[in-house]
Amino acid sequence: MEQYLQKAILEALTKMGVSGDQIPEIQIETPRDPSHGDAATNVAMMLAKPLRNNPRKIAEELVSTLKTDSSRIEAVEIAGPGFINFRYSDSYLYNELTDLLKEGEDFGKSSGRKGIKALVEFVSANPTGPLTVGHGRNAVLGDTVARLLEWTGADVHREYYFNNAGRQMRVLGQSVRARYLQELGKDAELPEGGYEGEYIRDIAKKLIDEHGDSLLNAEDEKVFKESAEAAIFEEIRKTLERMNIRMDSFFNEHTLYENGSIDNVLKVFREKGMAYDEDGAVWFKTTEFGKDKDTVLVKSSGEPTYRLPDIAYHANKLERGYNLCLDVFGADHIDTYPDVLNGISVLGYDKELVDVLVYQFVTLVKDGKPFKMSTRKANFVTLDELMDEVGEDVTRFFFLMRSPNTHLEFDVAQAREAGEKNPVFYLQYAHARIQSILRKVHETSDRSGESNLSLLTHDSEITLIKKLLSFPDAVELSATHREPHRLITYLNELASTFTSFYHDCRIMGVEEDLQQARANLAAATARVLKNGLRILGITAPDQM
RNA sequence: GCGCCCGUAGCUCAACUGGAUAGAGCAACUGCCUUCUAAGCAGUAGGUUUCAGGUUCAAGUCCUGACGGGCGUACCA
Repeated sequence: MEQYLQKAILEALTKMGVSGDQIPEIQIETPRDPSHGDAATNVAMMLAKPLRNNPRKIAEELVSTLKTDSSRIEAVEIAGPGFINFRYSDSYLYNELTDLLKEGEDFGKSSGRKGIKALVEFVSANPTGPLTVGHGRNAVLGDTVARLLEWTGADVHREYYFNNAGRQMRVLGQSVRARYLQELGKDAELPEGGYEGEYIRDIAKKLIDEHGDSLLNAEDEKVFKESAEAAIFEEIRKTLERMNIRMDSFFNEHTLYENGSIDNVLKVFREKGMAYDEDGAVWFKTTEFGKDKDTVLVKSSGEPTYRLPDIAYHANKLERGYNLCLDVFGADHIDTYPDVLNGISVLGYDKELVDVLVYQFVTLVKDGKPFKMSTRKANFVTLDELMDEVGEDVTRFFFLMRSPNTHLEFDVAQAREAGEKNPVFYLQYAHARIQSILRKVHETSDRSGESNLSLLTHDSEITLIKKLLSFPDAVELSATHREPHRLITYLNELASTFTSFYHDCRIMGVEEDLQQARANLAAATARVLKNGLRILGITAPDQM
């Protein structure tokens, strides 16, 4: 429809003798106030200046030369300072609704991103402990944006990047060893900055079950580290699974050392004069890109900083043929992003192919006051604990309902009591309610499928149809901005529009043809709710 | 100090990236269950969009400055 209108307007403008370079981009938008029509354009106002004419005058001329098909557009009006409003004809709505019902579980899918091979990298928490509420936002955002990209035609790969070689992991192994020794009655203390969580003790106990005290004389923390990593990753995988998230691959940073990618980055950087040695360290000339200081790539100890593998990793992704690399990370990592982009462009890759979704922090509110979480200090709420309290659907919904760009206040107490009056239930309830009605309709009537949709003439019915038809737009908008909360806003509006219809128009007990038409309208609503919830990774129960 | 993000109803947040009268949900108040799920609906109240300038037909949205908050600003990840 949008394209149809753009084309019609363009033709009319040309006919009016407006030259091509004067014609602005023709914007079609949905007015906030439905009484203004179903679509509107502001071209007349945009043209006011170049044509040196009153916008309303331009609008009048445009409307009189504009040609539209009456089976699609019923009325064209001029309003306000020079808006041109279009009202869809009912026959157009009925045709579209018929298509919606036909498309069923595919309604809302589009092919705009066909040809895009996307790699979405998210979670990427090192295996030092269970996933916490802090990781939850990352995980759910990443997965949902991946789903949005899939729905709009992209081919999506989900990847979890981790590093099991750093200092963190060494301390983890030492912590497990300390607990192992303690469990066997030996004198041992956690290392400086060791992990204090109870799960460390569990891993140590498991080691005793499997190996008895045979590890007492283990040379280093290696065996402890490895078993801790395996155990923790197993837990992480289960947690993700529970949240409806399945990774396609786990990428170990170590690979980049083994296959020479790291060395290659340094080599190319040196060749291009973008890296140099000083004070025993290797530096990246980030000042060339406008930063205050150059950045260390390899410490004087010989150990790389995390920026070096980050650059190599992104080059690796592009090397694998992805033409969209989407990173999901918290605002605290924002500063590394330019370094990575500059790094890969030094290597000759197109940095436009890398995109980033930054989300603001989750402020955990416990006992009415915010508190800092720390995996190391065992001062955290795990995602599993959260899901035990409020359920998987509520957990996903909660992380998605706010713009990624704003701080998310997570009140644990409130989440606990969320139960009945949680916003996610509003959507699920609407769906369940429709299913219940449809079950009853089927019991009392043999008729199914075909119906005369043109019997749907009540204001509430027309409003609902229009809302349903804008679902693909909501998906697309959500996908382009990488902002799932836009879809949630849409679904809330849809559910609300439906309940108004539900109160205004009875489905059962009216004349049979009308009953059938309304049943189909309700079925279409259930369909859209279900499709939307599927994108969010939330269930759409048939009963509640 | 410098960089990034934010500041909207009592609270938590929207506002289709510059459009028409700034909207929802909680919380408060008033109605509505002998008929399809009241986990609901209809309504009332609540605002100088932190402040001051600027840009233009039009600013919550863009630019400048101030104030307030968050996060960075490591040879930590």
